[in-house]
Amino acid sequence: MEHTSENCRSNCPINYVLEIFGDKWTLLIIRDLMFKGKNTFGDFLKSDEKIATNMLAVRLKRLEEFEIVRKKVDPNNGSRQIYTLTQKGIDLLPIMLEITAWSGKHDTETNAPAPFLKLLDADRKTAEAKVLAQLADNTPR
Amino acid sequence: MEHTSENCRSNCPINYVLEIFGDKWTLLIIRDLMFKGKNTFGDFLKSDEKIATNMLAVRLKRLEEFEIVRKKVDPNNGSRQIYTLTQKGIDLLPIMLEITAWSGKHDTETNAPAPFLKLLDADRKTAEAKVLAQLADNTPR
DNA sequence: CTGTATCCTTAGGGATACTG
DNA sequence: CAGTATCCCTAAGGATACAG
Repeated sequence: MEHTSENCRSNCPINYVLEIFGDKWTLLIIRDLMFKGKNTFGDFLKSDEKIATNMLAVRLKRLEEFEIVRKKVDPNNGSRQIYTLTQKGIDLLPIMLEITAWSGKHDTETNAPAPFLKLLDADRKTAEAKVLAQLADNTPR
Repeated sequence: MEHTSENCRSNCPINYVLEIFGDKWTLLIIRDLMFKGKNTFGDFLKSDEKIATNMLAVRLKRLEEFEIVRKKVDPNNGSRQIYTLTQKGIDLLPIMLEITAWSGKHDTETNAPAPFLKLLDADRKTAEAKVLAQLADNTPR
């Protein structure tokens, strides 16, 4: 998807991410792909926040248009699609880690059942390397 | 504003920031406060993205409830409010810098009229120190 | 199980008038 | 200039039925 004067409010970099992620769902899909090892439609549906099927389909399509997510047919199951992060998507990792750190510091209700919170025990570089290694397994280049 | 089971979808840290910043406007106010030296209602109104007055008022109120922004009467002008970032708000800086870096890498349309893009020429630590120094001038503790 | 399609409701957002 | 109050509309989001 192009980011041209017709469909954007400004050329500000902050605004650019808002036009992609400025809703309640898109970033959760990134989280699931990046930290939870999820990569199918059904996986995303099962998350705690209970996204509806139509919303999920629309968000996934948008993420494909922005070339943040790619899908391909599961070789083991022709009717199943496997979703993975592109490089552009993987590059979101530092943002995601900073978000996690900020919430960890300021939201007293944040508990840490998710494995990726543990990553913060290590330093940031190590955390990045760890997640990148996992992603490398199933992300086509 | 509390973040309890009644008004949140999960205790995930990513979801926490989505419930605060998961819209098209809130993060732009943070940008204006953090990088553009804006701190009045009128300042925010003048930004490129053209927020409406009612939306701005609602977003500012929400940011106060989450204790990310604080307002106080301008000592030089009793009918004017000065908005500043709290420590919780200042702590968003690493996220903002990572967002800026990501957009700079992946959005070909992002041009850099904003002074804070130049910050990225320096390394991240230096950039942080620079902005923090500016914020220290007008942020009450 | 992987989505599409449809229907419906609500919240986000825009325009603008108005008050101190 | 700094907001508040209304009116209105569209898009986001939810529920659910349905098709391959």
